[in-house]
Parts: sequence; structure tokens; C-alpha cells
Amino acid sequence: MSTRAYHHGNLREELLERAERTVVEQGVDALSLRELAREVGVSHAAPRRHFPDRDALLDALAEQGFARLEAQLRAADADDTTPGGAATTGDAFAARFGRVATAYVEFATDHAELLALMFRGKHRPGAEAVAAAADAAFRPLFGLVADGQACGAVAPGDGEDVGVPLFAALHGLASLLTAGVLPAQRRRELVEVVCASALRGAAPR
Amino acid sequence: MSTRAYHHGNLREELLERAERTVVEQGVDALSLRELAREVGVSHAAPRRHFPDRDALLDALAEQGFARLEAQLRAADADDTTPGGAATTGDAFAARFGRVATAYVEFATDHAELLALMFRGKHRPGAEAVAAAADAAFRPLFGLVADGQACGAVAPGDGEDVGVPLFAALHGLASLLTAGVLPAQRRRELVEVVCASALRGAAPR
DNA sequence: ACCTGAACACCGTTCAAGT
DNA sequence: ACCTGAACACCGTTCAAGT
Repeated sequence: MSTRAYHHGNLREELLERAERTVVEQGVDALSLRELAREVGVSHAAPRRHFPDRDALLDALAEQGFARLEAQLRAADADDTTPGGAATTGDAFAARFGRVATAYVEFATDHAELLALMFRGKHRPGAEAVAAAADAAFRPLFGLVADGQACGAVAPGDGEDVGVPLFAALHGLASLLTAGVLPAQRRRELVEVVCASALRGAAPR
Repeated sequence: MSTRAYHHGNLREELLERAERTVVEQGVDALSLRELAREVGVSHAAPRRHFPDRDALLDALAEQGFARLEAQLRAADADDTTPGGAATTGDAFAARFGRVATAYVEFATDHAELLALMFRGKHRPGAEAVAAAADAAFRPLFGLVADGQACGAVAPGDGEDVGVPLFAALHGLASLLTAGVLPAQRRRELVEVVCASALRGAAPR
């Protein structure tokens, strides 16, 4: 399988992998289907078999991005150093939320171009896969909110309504950092400030 | 001056105006310099005199967008229906903040593509003009925070640190709405929920 | 000073034809 | 089923030349 077969067999994955690299490194605008095909060593029309057009490839990248984000959030949430397991006190909950928030903002700043692609909206008509991947990525966040309600750190009520302000604060901070509106070197500090404020806003009253 | 003079005289403004329309209506990707020149009735090389390349035009559009946003925020802030003028009580402050927040989110959803362009980051090297326009646009928001501190609705301290969480919550909500992650028809309701939460988080403790 | 027209090197997309 | 090669209609950018 080391010989370059006529039937590549692995073209789709190789295209995605290579495309993500150039998007992360050079931005979406720098992604050319023709150059991509050249890099992979295939004719410029070959990708069409796997991605009908450029937007289809971009949607696939967005979907993959959400999967990465989900994995990163889950890993951060699982990385619980407190002895008792899941957070059951307010302080422990705040620490857990801080870890997930940090992971979210880190993903955003490390993959700014990919994040822009993921939140570009206007995906192709048949893009339920992207929306599904997005929902899955956000689930850890809303699951965390439910746990917060269980331990009394977060006000009761509809989980979405309580979770949206937390979600918005996090995503807004990430977006302002990647846009350069807020200085990237203040990232750690700003995550703490925003988390503290958002958690006060979400606390029972 | 109704005759199409050889020296157009007004080309820069006409290009900007037309470009903004197609960006708002069709998105950044649909903006072609050649088609733009065609629409304005000028050779395809003519725009180069006013915008060295495509990114220069995009930066000019972003700058113009921030100016529009600033005007809209100022108008919303000035539209004070309470008798006594500037807000001096907590309730009045919350109402005032709500108006500005609504204006911000409305601008975002009405000009989603333009907003993406404005917060695209990676502007050209000599893009201090864009950054300056952005700062000016955000000033009403931070001025509002200072007033909130003066009337005791917002915790004291460095204005930026107190303002950033409010800013992040607003921008995050706007971004999630335009991306389609949150449903656009719940806009009014979500603005209220997010504002209430963010203001609780910013309140003195 | 401002604009034109031809030229260059790239695109994305399509489609008959090959294996 | 998967890929190639030529073709089409578009780009952004450059530059000598026109007024």
C-alpha cells in the first residue's frame, strides 16, 4: 500500500487533513482546491468525487473542527483534580467551569481561522451534519450547567436560558481575543475575570 | 456634473457604497473588484488608484462598518425616554444598558456579513484606521459602564476589567445569533436574559 | 492626477474519456 | 467506482499607454 495506487483509497481523509493544516496556518482564503490536489498528488478534478464544491469541503472542515472542540472540552472537564470526583461544592464547580472555559478560549485562539470557519453560519443546504457536530460540541457546556444547578452553584430553571449567558460570555471573549480587539497576552487573566462575572450572573438569587 | 466625466471625481465613495451593499446582501466572498468596477462603469484597473488591493477595500469597509456601529450605539444611548436625562438609578441604568445592547445585537443581525468582516482580525499592516474606528465604536459601551459605576449599579474598579465581561456577553450573543447557533427569532428574549445576567455579574458585591 | 486595455498567472467548475 | 485532461468563464494584479 506504499505504492501510489490509481485508486487512491484514502483521498478524502488526506484532503481533509491537508486542508485543515493550510486553513489553520494560512487562513480560509488561502485554501485552493487546485493547490490542495497538487499537494496530495492528484488531478485537480479528483476532489470533486468527495466534495462537490469548495463549500462542501469547508463544511466538512467545520464539522471536523466541532468534533475537535468537543474532544478538547470533554478532556478539560474530565481533568478533575479534586479528590471527590465531580464537583459538588460551589468552589469546585467554579474551578471546573474555569477549566472548560480555558479550554474553549484556548481552542479559539490556537485555531482562530478554523473557529471563524465553524461559526461562519451560511453552511450549505444539506449541512445538518455541521449543526449536529456543533450541538455535540456545546453539550459538555450545558451538561456542566446542569451539574451546577444540582450542586446549587447555578440558579434553577430552564437549562438553556441559564446556560446561554455563560455560553455567550465565553464565546464573546474568545471571539474578541481572536479578532485582536482584546490583547491575546491578557488571555489567562481575562478568562478569569469573565468567568467570575458570568458565574455571579448565573448564581441563585 | 451629470455627464460621466473621464475623471470620475467620486469613484472612491461610489465604490465603497456599492461594495458595502453587495457585502451586506451577498457576503464578502461574493465581492469581486472586477464586477464592482463594471457596476460603477469604470475599467477594472481603475479601483487600484483608490484601493491598492482587495484587502484595502475590505479594510475600508470594516472601518466604515465600525463608524456605523458607533453611530447606532450613540443614537440608542441618546434615545433616553426617562424624564431626568442620564440614568441615575439602577433600574434606569439597566434600561439604558438594554437599549444599547439591543442596538448592538440588532446591528449584528442586520449586517451579519459586515460584522464578520469587521471582526475578521488580520487586517492589513497599515490598518490603524480600522483599530481606531473599532475603539471609537466601543467607547459608548465603556462610557456607559463608567456611568453605571457613578450611580452604583456597577462595581467600582478599573473600567476595562468591569466592562470586558459585559462587552463579551453582548458580542458573544450577537455572534452566536448571526452564526445560527442560537435561533434568530428568540433575539429579543435572549438579549434580555443575557443583559440581566451580565448586569448581575457586574453589580457591586 | 486619474483612468484604460492588454497581459499574466491563477482560480472553481464541468464533462467527456480513460482504467 | 474513481480519476484524468482539456475547456470555460471567471478572478486579482501589473504596467505601459493614453487624456
